[in-house]
Amino acid sequence: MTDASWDRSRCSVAGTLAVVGEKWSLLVLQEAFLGVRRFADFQRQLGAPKAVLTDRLGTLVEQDILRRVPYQAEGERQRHEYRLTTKGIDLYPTLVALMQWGDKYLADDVAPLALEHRDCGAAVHLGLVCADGHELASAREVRPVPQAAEVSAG
Amino acid sequence: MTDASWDRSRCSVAGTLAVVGEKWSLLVLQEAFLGVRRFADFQRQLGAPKAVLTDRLGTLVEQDILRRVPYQAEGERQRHEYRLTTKGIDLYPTLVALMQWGDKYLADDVAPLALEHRDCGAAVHLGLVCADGHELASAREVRPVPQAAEVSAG
DNA sequence: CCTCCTGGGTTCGCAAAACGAACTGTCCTC
DNA sequence: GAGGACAGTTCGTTTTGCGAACCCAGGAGG
Repeated sequence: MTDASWDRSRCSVAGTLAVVGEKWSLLVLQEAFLGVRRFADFQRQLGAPKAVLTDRLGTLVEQDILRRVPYQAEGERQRHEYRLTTKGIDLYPTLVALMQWGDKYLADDVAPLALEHRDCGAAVHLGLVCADGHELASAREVRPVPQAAEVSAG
Repeated sequence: MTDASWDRSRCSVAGTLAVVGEKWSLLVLQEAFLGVRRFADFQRQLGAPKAVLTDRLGTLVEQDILRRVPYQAEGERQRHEYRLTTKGIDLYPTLVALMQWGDKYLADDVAPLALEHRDCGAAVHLGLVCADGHELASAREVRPVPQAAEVSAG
């Protein structure tokens, strides 16, 4: 009856959420995108318990989403900071998607944060685009097509 | 030093995660997008504890992301099913974003689920587009611009 | 009528996370 | 060598998630 019959065990959404779906993970990443790099700054901005933050940063580093980079500011001792890897940067659309939904349905007045194209200054948004270049107006224009898992003859 | 100085209390990402960021919420929605409508089917597909599922469906209905719709199959008593509202459908990009990241970094061989444009059959993906029509290759081309909160004279 | 079955839950006891406050250790400045 | 970030760790409490068991309504079957 429904199109719901495919192998969920390999589901990418579930997989991604297993990596970044814990509390604070995505918020940590958002801060990273906004330029936050140091433990204390994450802690201040988010107000998350330190123990949780330690854990989240740890798994993000483990997952190669953040990198721990040593650095030394002048006249200060060596510290390390957390920086996005390419794998981490590729999570940007997820954050933008969450942001746009919030802007549309939760914002009181105006969106608290705008995104603009660095080159041309125009507003940036996230959209569904097909390979022929059409931008789709809604999820209703998308057809999900389950792919067969690679069926290797055991 | 960083561009991290703006009012986080109204942050749309945090707001959205407060609504759909609990465990299972986004997975429930994914199932909904795949056509699942009934409690038992959600439960079977996800394997989530019933109590949690009851709670998640409840909040999603409360938040007007799902609607509880009564219906009656022939020869059966009246039941109700859960259907996406427009507000719920607008969360689709979030799921696609998670899916694409998982497809890229977690999939063993091929993505388990492909998306195609219902009209032209071409593959659909999620991309950052600016108002001038450029598609951006990376988050690095985006500049976040904090908007002042509406400062109404008390 | 009584019983079984299914769908859609609720209740309950246990386990895992999250929380916040306090404590640790290191290096730097004063 | 006192004080102060910074970057955590430890610990006791609260919240959340989990799974199994139980409950209720409405057919179907006998």
